[in-house]
Amino acid sequence: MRERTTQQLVATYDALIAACDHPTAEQLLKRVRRQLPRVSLGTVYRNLEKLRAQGRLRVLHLGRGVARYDAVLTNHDHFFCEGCGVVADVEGAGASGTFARLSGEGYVVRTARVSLLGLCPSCARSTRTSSLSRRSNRRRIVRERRRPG
Amino acid sequence: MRERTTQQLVATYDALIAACDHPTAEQLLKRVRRQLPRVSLGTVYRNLEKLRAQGRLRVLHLGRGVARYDAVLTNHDHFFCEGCGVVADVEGAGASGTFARLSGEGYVVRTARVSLLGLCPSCARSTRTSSLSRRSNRRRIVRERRRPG
DNA sequence: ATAACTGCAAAACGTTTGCGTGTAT
DNA sequence: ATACACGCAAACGTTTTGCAGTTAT
Repeated sequence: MRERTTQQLVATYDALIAACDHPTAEQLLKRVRRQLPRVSLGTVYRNLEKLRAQGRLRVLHLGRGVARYDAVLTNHDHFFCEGCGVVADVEGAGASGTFARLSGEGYVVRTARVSLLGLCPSCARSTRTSSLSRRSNRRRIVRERRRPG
Repeated sequence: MRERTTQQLVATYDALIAACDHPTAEQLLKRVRRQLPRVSLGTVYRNLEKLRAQGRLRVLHLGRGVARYDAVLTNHDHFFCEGCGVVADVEGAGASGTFARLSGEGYVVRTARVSLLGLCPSCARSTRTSSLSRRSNRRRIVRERRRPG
């Protein structure tokens, strides 16, 4: 066997699909518990990670806060309100004119942040030859080297 | 009195200015301790927050990892290597052509993320009338509302 | 003199994980 | 039948905080 379709997995994914507020893991827990009252937070995290690995959701790390989850996979960016934590979808945030448009709609954009993630030349090189691409392995390496001397 | 220039604050800022690797708080602790061996991690965090409030540094939250600190305030973006954790400066990441340029330099860009942060219309409205703009207040409100029912 | 700051240690926070039990296949 | 997933609770890593003592003004 490999990869079961459990009630908890289905309920978590359904809750995320139904959500329009980019919920946190704990918000999802509350919603899943309406159907399955005994679900634990650990299970929600495990299933969210499973869905992420399957490419069925995106994890949003916006600022220092909690992770937010999004099952809408079409290309879009996000606006995070530092006041109340609301997350709004934004189309084409990289394009010029977005700032003006949001301002016209009442938003106050304090920072527009572009974060590029991937592999630096050195790591890209070793990926080709070694086991760096295996996920568990990669994570270990991140842990080891993330904070050198 | 208000806002003292302590050895710990100066040493922390100096260490960050001297750094070219976008260090974490713990990396900064190690470097500050070369001069002041008894400095604690709590003090480093407190002083980093003080410097941030003064606008003398930027905090980088790149993915799920630790916060990285940057005293270079000129407009630039960052590339975060998911392999080794290296952070590289990138000029004009929002502009077209950046992706191709980085690829030519050996980088593998897996995700380009634009995060907009600020205030949503509702919070922007209440800022004008209430005490939301007072920092301690704002943080409390974020805590309260970040994860609604 | 005194308010701001420190070191220390404990708490807080979001997230992960070990273990024994349960369940989908 | 059995491997996968669960609930629970403890552990984890990063950051914050309470407190009693110290230091810059």
